[in-house]
Amino acid sequence: MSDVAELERVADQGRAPGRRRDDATRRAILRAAFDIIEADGYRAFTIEGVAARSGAGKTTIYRWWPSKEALAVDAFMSEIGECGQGQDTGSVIEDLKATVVRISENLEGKTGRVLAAILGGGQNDLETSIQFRDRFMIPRRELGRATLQRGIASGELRPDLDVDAALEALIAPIYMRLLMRLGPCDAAWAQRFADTVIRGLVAHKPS
Amino acid sequence: MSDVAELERVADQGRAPGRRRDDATRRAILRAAFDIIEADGYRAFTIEGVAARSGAGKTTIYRWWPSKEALAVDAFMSEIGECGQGQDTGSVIEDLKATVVRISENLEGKTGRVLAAILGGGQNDLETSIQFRDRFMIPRRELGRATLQRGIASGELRPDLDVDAALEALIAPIYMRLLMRLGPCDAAWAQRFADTVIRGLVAHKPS
Amino acid sequence: MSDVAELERVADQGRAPGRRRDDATRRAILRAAFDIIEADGYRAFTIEGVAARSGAGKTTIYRWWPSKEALAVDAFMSEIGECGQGQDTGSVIEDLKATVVRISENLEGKTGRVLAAILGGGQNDLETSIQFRDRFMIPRRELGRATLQRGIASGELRPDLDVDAALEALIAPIYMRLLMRLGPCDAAWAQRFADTVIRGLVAHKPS
Amino acid sequence: MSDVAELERVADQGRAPGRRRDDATRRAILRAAFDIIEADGYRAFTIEGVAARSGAGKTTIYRWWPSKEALAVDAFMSEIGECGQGQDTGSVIEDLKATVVRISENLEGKTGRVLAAILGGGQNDLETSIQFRDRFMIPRRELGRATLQRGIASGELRPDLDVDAALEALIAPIYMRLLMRLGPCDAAWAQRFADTVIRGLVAHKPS
DNA sequence: CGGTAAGCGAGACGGTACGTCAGGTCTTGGG
DNA sequence: CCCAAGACCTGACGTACCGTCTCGCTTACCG
Repeated sequence: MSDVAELERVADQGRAPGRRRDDATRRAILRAAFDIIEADGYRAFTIEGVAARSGAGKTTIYRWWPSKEALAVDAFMSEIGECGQGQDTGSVIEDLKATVVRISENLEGKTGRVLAAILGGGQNDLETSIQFRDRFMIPRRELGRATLQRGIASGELRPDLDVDAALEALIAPIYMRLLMRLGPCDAAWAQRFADTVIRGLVAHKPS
Repeated sequence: MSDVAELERVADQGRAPGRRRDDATRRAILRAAFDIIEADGYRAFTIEGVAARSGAGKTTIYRWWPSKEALAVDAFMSEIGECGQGQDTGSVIEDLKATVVRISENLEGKTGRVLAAILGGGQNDLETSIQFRDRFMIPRRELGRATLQRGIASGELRPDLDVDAALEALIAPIYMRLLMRLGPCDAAWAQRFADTVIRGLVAHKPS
Repeated sequence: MSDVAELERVADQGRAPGRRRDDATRRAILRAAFDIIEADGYRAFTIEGVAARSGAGKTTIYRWWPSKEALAVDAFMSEIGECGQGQDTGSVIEDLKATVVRISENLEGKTGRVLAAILGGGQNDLETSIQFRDRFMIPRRELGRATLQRGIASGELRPDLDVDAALEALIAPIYMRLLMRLGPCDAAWAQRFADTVIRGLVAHKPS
Repeated sequence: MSDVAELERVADQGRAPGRRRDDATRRAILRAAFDIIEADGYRAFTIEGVAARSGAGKTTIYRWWPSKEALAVDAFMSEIGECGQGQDTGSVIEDLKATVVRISENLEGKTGRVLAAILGGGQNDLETSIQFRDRFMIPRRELGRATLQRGIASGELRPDLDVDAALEALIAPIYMRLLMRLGPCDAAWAQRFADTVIRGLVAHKPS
């Protein structure tokens, strides 16, 4: 064996033999899963259905995803992509509002419907619920943490602010609204809502 | 036919003939449903299981509940009872905090687990989700509305407060925390969280 | 409860409640099973196929038959009916030949093909093999026993004849011929074969 | 190129280039196949199982055997070896009995169990059934043909004996007994059975 | 010695059927 | 008309093997 080949082998750290995973299949499965949830709801989301629509065998799905909930999370994640970055427009308050609006708008339409389905379906399966929380919700929620801290530092926000509580107050209602169909998550509502939380409920005596 | 029976019939104003619904069976079914969800999770909650545990026939369950989601909601509602009343201690702010704490504490333990299950399972079934929202969530949320309005009137709260947005900000995070297992819904957290929302995020210039 | 009703209940020996087995379904299943084996061979004989062709649910099949082999045996038995009776034409030797011919002819055509399939398939499943032997083969073989004994009594057959060995010698080659496709089981062959066994192989000195 | 190599090449008639079949692998596969059938029955005999036990890849098995039935036949044949020769002790009748006994004894134990499995399994696959018949059964059966003809010539056997029918009568019951588990194929039974067939069923008038 | 042609292991893939579970409907007999 | 029991058809579950298909590697010949 040549030195080069040996080096490669070592670099690959002894790559497993056998045929490699077919990425086209992987994508077809994720896409089919997303489409089914989106079109017909979580109840209609079955492994058999995904197999049929994607043209994959059931075995292949079970080989790569431990449960249909796990597949749902992956399908969702692969469709929405990265969560972007917080902004810095100079005004922390405006940045917070923009973040709330952005998240809300992101969940209107297909994405939101699928998210609600997963959120709910996840109750069947602890592990998935956790994955979803860690891979989707928390990263998104954390977007705001830096902004909040910047606001505290700059004096725009209360110095004694409980950042975690604030994050929950800003984000949870968006998901809840979606889940419980309490109304649309449009920009108008998001603006109003964010404003209410940021300003607080109490009245301030005129200085 | 005996006179007594005849009298009853007349009193019922021509009540339908045939055997009347057996209330013991009804209660056995609801209890079995609640217990199964509580003990083994929503996934293990099946009509067959409920029939077996309660000693009822499947037919009987289907006769009275249109779907298993509907049964779940009924089982939950019959277990938790009424939602109580808002209080009036003089301080609107203290009243709001007390309400948030009370709701949170209410959802710790069994009740919370079942609620989370239903909340999730409801995504399978629009009708149930709506029922649950209307029979459970909204009544509980509305508890606070009067308090908020009292606060506006008294000047403790901002005169321009968006009451709906405020209600959502105060309640949604409780459910979300439960659903996403973000942490315990204990009194300490509820206090901190309610305080954050009520006071708002912004700093106020010293007057 | 009236005495009459009580009497009936006792007579029924506490018959199980609930819907009774649907005999039309039972027959449809057996017929479908037979037809599939006959038309496409044992390999094509699947529970799913039988369910589909008969219009029954798989569950129903599994409720009543422990394995597909058991179903095959039942299907076969229900199609061929009773095995008839031995004859008595005066000549024991003619009676024996007639029996061999009759069994052979019986196994030509559909029935034989299905039988061969079951005989073979039965190797997968001990219990079925036993059932088939006891319900089909042995009864048929025993048809000849009385004839043989009659022959011994009348002096037509050897007084020291081993009846069991004789029965096997007369019957086994029929099945083997079928199973191994050694040639047709027609009347001509059966005649020749029966004659050979009955007369034996050895030469007899002219008396 | 050396003359010797050239000679070999010519002898091989232009043997194909490339790596040659690995005989150790071939033997490992046959052995694994036999062992699995023997240990766990035909039902447990799967290509995947053979591959796993033998350490071979499935591809390799499919490259050399067209079906699992073909593999089973090969495995069986390679395990039992040649079928030996008929004997000539002077008495044709004793020779025939000896042959029946020998075949019977040969099929007791492992070998018989595997044979029964193949016999049965072969019903799935016409080709295999034929191969098995031609490679195993017929050669063994033909062992007796010469003996029978010798007997006819010597006058020990009937001059008008139907040799084919006699062969079937002598051999088929052995296999049938094995297949249908009608009883052991031991020497005692074989003796009794062979004797019955050879002497025939009919009584002979004292000369 | 270097190229080309197998053989070989591992293992992914699209399928078919398995045997089970639950869903929702029905039939039966009894209250 | 209610009820328990339980048979029934349907559809999805998750698993086992099927037979095919890459892969990367190992022989072995042949120019």
